[in-house]
Amino acid sequence: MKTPKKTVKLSDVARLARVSTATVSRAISLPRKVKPLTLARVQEAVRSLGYVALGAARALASRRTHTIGAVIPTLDNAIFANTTHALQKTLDEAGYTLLLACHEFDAEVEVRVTRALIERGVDGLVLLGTSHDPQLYAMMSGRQIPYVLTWALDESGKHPCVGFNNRAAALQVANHLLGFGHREFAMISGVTANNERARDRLRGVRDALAVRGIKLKPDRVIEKPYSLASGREGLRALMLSAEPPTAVMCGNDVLAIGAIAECNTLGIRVPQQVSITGFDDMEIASLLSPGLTTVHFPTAELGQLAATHLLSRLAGKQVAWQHELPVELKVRGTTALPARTRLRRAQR
Amino acid sequence: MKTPKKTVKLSDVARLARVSTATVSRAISLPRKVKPLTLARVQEAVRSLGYVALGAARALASRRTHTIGAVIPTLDNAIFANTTHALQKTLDEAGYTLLLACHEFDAEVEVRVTRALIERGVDGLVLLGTSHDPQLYAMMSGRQIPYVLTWALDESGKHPCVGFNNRAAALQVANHLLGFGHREFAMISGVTANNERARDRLRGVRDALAVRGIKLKPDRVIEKPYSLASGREGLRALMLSAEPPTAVMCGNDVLAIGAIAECNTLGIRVPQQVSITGFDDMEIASLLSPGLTTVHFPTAELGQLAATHLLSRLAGKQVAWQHELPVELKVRGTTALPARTRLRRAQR
DNA sequence: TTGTAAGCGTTATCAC
DNA sequence: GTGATAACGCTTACAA
Repeated sequence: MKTPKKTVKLSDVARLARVSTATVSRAISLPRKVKPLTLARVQEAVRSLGYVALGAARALASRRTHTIGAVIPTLDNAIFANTTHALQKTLDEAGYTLLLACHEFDAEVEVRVTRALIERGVDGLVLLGTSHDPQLYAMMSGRQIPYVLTWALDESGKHPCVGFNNRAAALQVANHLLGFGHREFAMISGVTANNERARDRLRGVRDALAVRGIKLKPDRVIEKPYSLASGREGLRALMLSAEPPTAVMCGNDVLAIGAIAECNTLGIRVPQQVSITGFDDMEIASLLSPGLTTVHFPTAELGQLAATHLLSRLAGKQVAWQHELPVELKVRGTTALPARTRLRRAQR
Repeated sequence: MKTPKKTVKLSDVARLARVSTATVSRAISLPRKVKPLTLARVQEAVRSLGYVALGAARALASRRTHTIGAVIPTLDNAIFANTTHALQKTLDEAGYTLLLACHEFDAEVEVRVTRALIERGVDGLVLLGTSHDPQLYAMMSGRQIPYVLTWALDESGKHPCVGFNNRAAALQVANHLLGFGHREFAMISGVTANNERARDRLRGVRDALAVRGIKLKPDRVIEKPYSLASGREGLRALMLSAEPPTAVMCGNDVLAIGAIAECNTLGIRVPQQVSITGFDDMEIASLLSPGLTTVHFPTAELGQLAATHLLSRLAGKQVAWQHELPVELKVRGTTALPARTRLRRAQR
């Protein structure tokens, strides 16, 4: 058949079902508002014509797209992919679709892609982190778009958020290591610019050490993008320096794995010669480095909660403005003080 | 200010710039079609009013949403997250936005979410794999939506696709192992229902062995969902059986890592007692299992190519209907025959 | 319960 | 180059 068939529209269904377009519209979106008999007629017409509503027209008339936008740093990091997956799943179950954008840790890109999402007409937005260009907030409030910040907690109290206390998580790790007698610390941190998660983790470490009168010397803090290579390079620089640390804390699991891999390459034994710890803790990473102590973040729950938060607000319900999810320190194996250090201390 | 300010629209800009709405529209989408002077006036008006176009109205009038939908199994698997990331990035650079949906390896869900994407008005669709419900194709052709299948190659030749030859990849691994003298094979496969990637990998293994007159016995093929736990369970069942294999091929890298982890648990040495190989090969997995031989799939290139394929067609350009991306066997360490087997053979 | 009809904010086809 | 103005397909008061 070489029928030029134009796309079937609402009025076609209406004609076939012998009702008005209004009735068809109701039959589709508010089925309980039409008499069962006519409902059946409409549904039959829809089916036989293979009618599919045109989102654009629907959105224009109803001012709703049933679409939620998410702006995340990257999908290359499994941790964000995880959260995004849970987000998508929860939205789907509620009849919403996810519009996704990544900014690769670039603030300008973030503004641009967020604008694009807003132009596409998202009903709500999920942003990752709390540090954002003021323009972002201006755009969202200009269009009255509900949003929720995730992964971190907004200390200003101005923005709705559901996230983790990254600083507290860092305190936990540092205190754990302090408890084992470590005094020589180093940190391989993620890039802290525009990234309060990385900043808070570094801050938490500093604060915990400060209580014991310990300072993180500048050359003991290495700041690099999240990648295996960064972890390797960071560790190499630290351990080949004049005074290598006994404990290296890594900004996330990828950096930690990289650091461990480099230890293997250099012949440095973990944890006998140096303790490596990290954050974020994806199953695969911790499984493969059985001795790695990390802080586990419930990322799937985060995605789900972010979704329900927005959906609730869109439905006009009240929701908690700020929501903190608990994290968990996972101690695997030992993070004992290296032998050489124990020896040195005993000699004093 | 408690201005009730309604959203600024095109006509507001037109009034301020003292031109018609038509001119504003042109100034925005075809700047070169308007006189520089008026263009400047319009742009100034847009800026001062903070005007942002309404996607729904634009889409309704132009029949274009500048949106591409992607339907993938899951983001929990890093391999798909990777492809999706590249896809999103390439689309973004071309001014398109990604609408994302996951089906969790469930064919019914796939139909449902794809329909949702089509209703939202995607300009094109990226599907993963070649096995899909006929309804899917009907829906897409009904709306005349261009689409591209990815990851696998469509043998029927009916559908545009850009993907890998999974069967050939499996042939490579199997032949590699055969070359080392292995004869006792097993496979821990992903679920093959609605998944031609998993099927093709299994088929490739079977075909390679058949050439040497070797059959994969039913109890040597274990089919499980992709997960670390599956890899563990699969390996345990195989190695604790009466006749353990000398080579276990895993359907993807996650299964392979799980299998290796279980070997560690059971005290089985790799590759001295059993060779583990896999597919998909994410950097982190192979780094952590340095001896793991796998087939590497260029997944980021795949995402990028899928995007450009679609974008080209939307721009009316000709493109290759079927596009195969080369994969690469990554041999790390050795996959030698286990000592006990070498011994047994020598004794004959 | 159903029908009528007025928008929703852009784009595109014409004239000018 | 620019300006009227008619679509675009659906939702939603308001009426009946």
